[in-house]
Amino acid sequence: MTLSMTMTTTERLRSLVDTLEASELPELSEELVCSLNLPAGLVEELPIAEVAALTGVSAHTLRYYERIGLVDVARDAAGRRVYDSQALARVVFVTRLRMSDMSIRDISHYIGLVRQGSSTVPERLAFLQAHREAIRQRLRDLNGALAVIDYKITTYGGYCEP
Amino acid sequence: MTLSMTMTTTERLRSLVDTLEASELPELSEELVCSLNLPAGLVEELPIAEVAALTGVSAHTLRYYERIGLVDVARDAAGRRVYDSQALARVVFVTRLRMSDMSIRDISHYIGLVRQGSSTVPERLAFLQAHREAIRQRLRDLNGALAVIDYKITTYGGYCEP
DNA sequence: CCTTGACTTCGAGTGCACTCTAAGCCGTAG
DNA sequence: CTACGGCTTAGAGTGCACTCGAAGTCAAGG
Repeated sequence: MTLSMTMTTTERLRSLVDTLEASELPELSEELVCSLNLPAGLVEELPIAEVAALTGVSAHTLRYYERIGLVDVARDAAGRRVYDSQALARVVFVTRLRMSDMSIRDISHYIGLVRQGSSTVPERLAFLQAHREAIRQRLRDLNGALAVIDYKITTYGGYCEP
Repeated sequence: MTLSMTMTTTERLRSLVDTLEASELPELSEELVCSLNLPAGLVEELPIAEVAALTGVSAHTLRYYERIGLVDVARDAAGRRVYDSQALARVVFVTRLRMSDMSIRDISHYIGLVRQGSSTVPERLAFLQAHREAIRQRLRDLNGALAVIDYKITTYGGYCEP
């Protein structure tokens, strides 16, 4: 598997997942997940445009995420945003949570726990586990909808009303 | 598997899917899908409150769906809505499409095709097939997000920032 | 007869997650 | 020097999918 430098992290995740079994719990090596989070060779400071290109999140949305407190971003001498590897990792993690339908409100809550330090680790863990269950329920629902649509396609050919 | 009369169709679908293999294409018998669409014994006319209870869609939302043209509903002598089995089936189908993240705009388009009659069958079929692909992509993305979150849970225990 | 409660309509309001605008600053290429 | 493109800010605007409110109608129960 090659994870090109020109892909967004979402595309990288897709190409990664495409190579895995369709089981609900694909195994990811630490190496793979790390390469997903922080593409090798891009560990230094990045301007907003590069973060946007890398993550597939628009510059507008990146500023929005910072404004509502999801990411802390430093500035250069001219006042422009400079994303270090930690900020980039945060953006990627937030997009991963968004992709799994976690609301901005819940992500803010989680980030708030992170800010409070390691005393909140148990709560964070419980939070992620609860979200994991929500994802699994969503997967079941989606599979059900897919089955019904597949059934409609194969049996009715789109003909039978409704 | 028992599909109780007191469950919403979404709950019915879930209990149905829970009994199936976790493969992406569970097989559904015609009998099962039909029982899902139209619970036996409820083939006659229903007031809005019963449709709401049966489908899990609020009366407000049912009126909204009618207003934007997703469902046609007859009235009784007093002007109250009367859902026949066809209207109920339409509501259920719409909720199924909504559950699979199809936008209201796209559902309206599909219903528009249905209204135009059988000449649009090929287009409807293509539409459903395209949507099927969107669902499958969504399933892959969701699985990827699940994998990353699982990885975070098991490896970092919620501790490692971010 | 009168009240109750479920229904009706129309239009306005809500919450979410962006998404864009406008006005202005800064560093480099020509 | 100047024009340009990309960045900055605060705040307003957008689109979606509901969701609710207000005012009124109607049938059944006490």
